[in-house]
Amino acid sequence: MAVSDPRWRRRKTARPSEIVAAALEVFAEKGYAGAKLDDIAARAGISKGALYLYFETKEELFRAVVRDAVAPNIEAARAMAEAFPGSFAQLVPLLLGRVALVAGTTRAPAVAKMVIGESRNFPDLAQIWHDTVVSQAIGLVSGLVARAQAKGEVVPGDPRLHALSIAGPLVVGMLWREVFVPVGAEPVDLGALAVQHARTVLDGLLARQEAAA
Amino acid sequence: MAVSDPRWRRRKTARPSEIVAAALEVFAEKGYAGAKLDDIAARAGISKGALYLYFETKEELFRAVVRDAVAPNIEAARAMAEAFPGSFAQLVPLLLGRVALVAGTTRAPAVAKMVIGESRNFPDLAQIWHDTVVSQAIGLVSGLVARAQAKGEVVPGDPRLHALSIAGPLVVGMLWREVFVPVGAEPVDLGALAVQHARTVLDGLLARQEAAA
Amino acid sequence: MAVSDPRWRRRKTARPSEIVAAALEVFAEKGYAGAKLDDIAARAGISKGALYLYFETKEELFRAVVRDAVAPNIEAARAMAEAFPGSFAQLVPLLLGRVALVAGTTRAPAVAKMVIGESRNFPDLAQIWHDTVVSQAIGLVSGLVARAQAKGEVVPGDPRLHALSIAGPLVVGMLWREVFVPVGAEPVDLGALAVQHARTVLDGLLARQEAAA
Amino acid sequence: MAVSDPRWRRRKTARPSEIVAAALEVFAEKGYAGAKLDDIAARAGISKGALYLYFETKEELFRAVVRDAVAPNIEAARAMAEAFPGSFAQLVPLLLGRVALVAGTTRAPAVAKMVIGESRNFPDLAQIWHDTVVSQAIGLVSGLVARAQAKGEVVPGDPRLHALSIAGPLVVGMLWREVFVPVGAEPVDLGALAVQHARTVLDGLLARQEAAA
DNA sequence: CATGAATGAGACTTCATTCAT
DNA sequence: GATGAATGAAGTCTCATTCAT
Repeated sequence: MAVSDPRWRRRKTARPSEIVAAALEVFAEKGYAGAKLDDIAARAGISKGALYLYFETKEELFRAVVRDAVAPNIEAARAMAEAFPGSFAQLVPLLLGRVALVAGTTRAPAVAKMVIGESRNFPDLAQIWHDTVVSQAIGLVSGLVARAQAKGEVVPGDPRLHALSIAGPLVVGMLWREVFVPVGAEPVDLGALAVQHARTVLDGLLARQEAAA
Repeated sequence: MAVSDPRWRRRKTARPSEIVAAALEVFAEKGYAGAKLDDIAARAGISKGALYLYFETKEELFRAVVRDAVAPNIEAARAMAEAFPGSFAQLVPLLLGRVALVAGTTRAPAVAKMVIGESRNFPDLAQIWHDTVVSQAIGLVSGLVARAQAKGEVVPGDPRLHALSIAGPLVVGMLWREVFVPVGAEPVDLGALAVQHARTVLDGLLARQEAAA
Repeated sequence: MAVSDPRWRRRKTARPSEIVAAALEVFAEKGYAGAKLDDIAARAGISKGALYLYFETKEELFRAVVRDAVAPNIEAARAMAEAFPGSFAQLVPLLLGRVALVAGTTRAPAVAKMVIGESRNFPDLAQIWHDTVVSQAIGLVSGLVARAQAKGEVVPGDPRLHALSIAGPLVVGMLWREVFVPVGAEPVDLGALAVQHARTVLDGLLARQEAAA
Repeated sequence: MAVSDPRWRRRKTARPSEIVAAALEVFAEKGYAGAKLDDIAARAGISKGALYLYFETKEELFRAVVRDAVAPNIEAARAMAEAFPGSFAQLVPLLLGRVALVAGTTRAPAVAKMVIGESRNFPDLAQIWHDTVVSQAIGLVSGLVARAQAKGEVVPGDPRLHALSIAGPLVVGMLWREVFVPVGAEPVDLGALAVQHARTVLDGLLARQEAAA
């Protein structure tokens, strides 16, 4: 019962996350229906039956995969945005850069693709993503926009649509990577996109102080 | 494309547009795997067996659905863009408006969702969409951008990334409609988005002649 | 579409009862859990999948088997008893003889065995049997007893318990056949049992008019 | 049967009566196939693996359950009957009363139900029950009948069928309790049934000395 | 052309049994 | 002795596809 047993005692604790990781791979590759539990089990290095020690059904496993991909980065982004001392014009490139980074280093885009594809079959997952990811992100950005508008930093207009103007291109870039690059499309440099689009959209959004000059 | 095939052809060309329409509904609603041929047949008002008079397999039917949604609008847009006499600044709002219109009145967004979700299972469909829809669209816009840059109308920068800056927000708006509105999210007014984003992105993209004034 | 097509047009109508008959055999032989749908399908001469054209689940098929065994004979017995012009003493041997006959020529005892064995897993089937078979039968007999008691034909006592005295031995004889004869037990002649028990129990039940003589 | 096995035996003999008790509960409730070893282990307060220290297989455990329910009461009844000094007419009510008592206070009826339901899957258990319970009981009673017939106490007739006349109603009462009362049927008072049926059947069986009077 | 009953491969899921700890 | 995580065979059920009518 020694906790520090070097050899795992049937690594009960590590398993679920290993399984979720394996499942993410297979789901991302084959879609929900196309993913066979055999494949997932094999990739996780366990038997098919063992999956059921940790997840009641395939659906439950899918939900776990999607949910586990949700939590981390959003809150971090919000904290960063909220704590940021500089101006709107300084914050936007930072945020977009961070998104590009996350999109390039995590499987979040793959999960997004799955959520899009299975949104009708798993409406609650679409809801979860809406509530905890997309809506949060849009809300965060449109809140920043509204505040900047109040200070005269940003031109008038529906803040939510402005938020789409800001974030949309990167989202499309992510999906491009996930969907078209695997079939031979020219890759998109998300970092460069973040930089260039930040410049462009800010030029369009910022109130022209120089016009007064 | 030969119209004058001597023998009256029954497969894929003549009758089955209602089948494709019915299939589109079901595929969009349930995804590829979730769509039952029974449902499709029922919605098309024919027997399940009759489907096989027109389409060899479910896969073939799916391909037909995706392909049929591709052809029309892209070429129209290209023709319109090519024939347009005015400036880049005048063309962009027109194009975005047209995209918003098409997105609002056709099932193209639903098909896009399907392509995204099934891209790994049907790489050739992703390819087709890439080649005939997305790549064409991006190519069209980035070509316009490059030409405008050559004329000094548009600021420097990678034209392809500029094209994403221009088109991305509307794509995201489309997907939003398809994915999140059905689960209760606030709808997006694509028309308003087109107008506002066109103004914003053009402000960011256009070279500032007025600054020189 | 000719209705009188000599060769069945995929004998849609005959199938269900054939399947139920096959299923009865297998269920009676193996019990509910032990019966494999493959076996049932094979014995019915169809494929496993075809079962599902007629019965939604294995459970549904089991219910059909049990239900189909219920309907016929009870009502016939009741009608016969109700229409019988003679005395209680004449009716009882007739009824017991009929029960012995039915038990010897139908699969009712097998179904009874199944209902007993699966009563906890399928309480509603036990209920159905109670309501439509056992309770009816007991009610029928105890009603006759009560009427005969009112006429002074039968000695006092709880009519329901008297009904058990009358019917119990034959039920046990049926179960004996079903359970113990297959493992080598001495068979029971149900006809002889009916005759002898009728005489015995009537001697015990009938009020002794002759004693007064 | 050698009691003096030198090596201390752990299997089946020593410890596991609580296991058998727990298993009896679960088997009676769910049937053989429906009973999960997990449930049995849980109810016995041990781990699933520990079951295998005492019973080689589920089947073995089931056999143990059935066998353990067999031994006790039969031999007691036989001894009682054999030692009984009084007449047949005095013995029958005593025996039936005892059966009613045992049926009301032990799980024997539940085991009987299991044996009936699983007789085809476990013919040897049916055999065991036949040999050690039912056949013994019937043999005991029919022996008493035959002896009483020889003494002129009892009317002629097949002693085995007479035995069914005597014992059948109580058996049916037991099964009624097990099968139909749980689904809401009117309970049967086994004690009252024993008393009333004893009177009835004896009146039918006893030779009428008084008729001669 | 059209129907729809039939097929059968294959998926998810369960659970008795094993075995490293 | 005891545990409980792991296994894998087997069963129910689904559904794309076929084919007799």
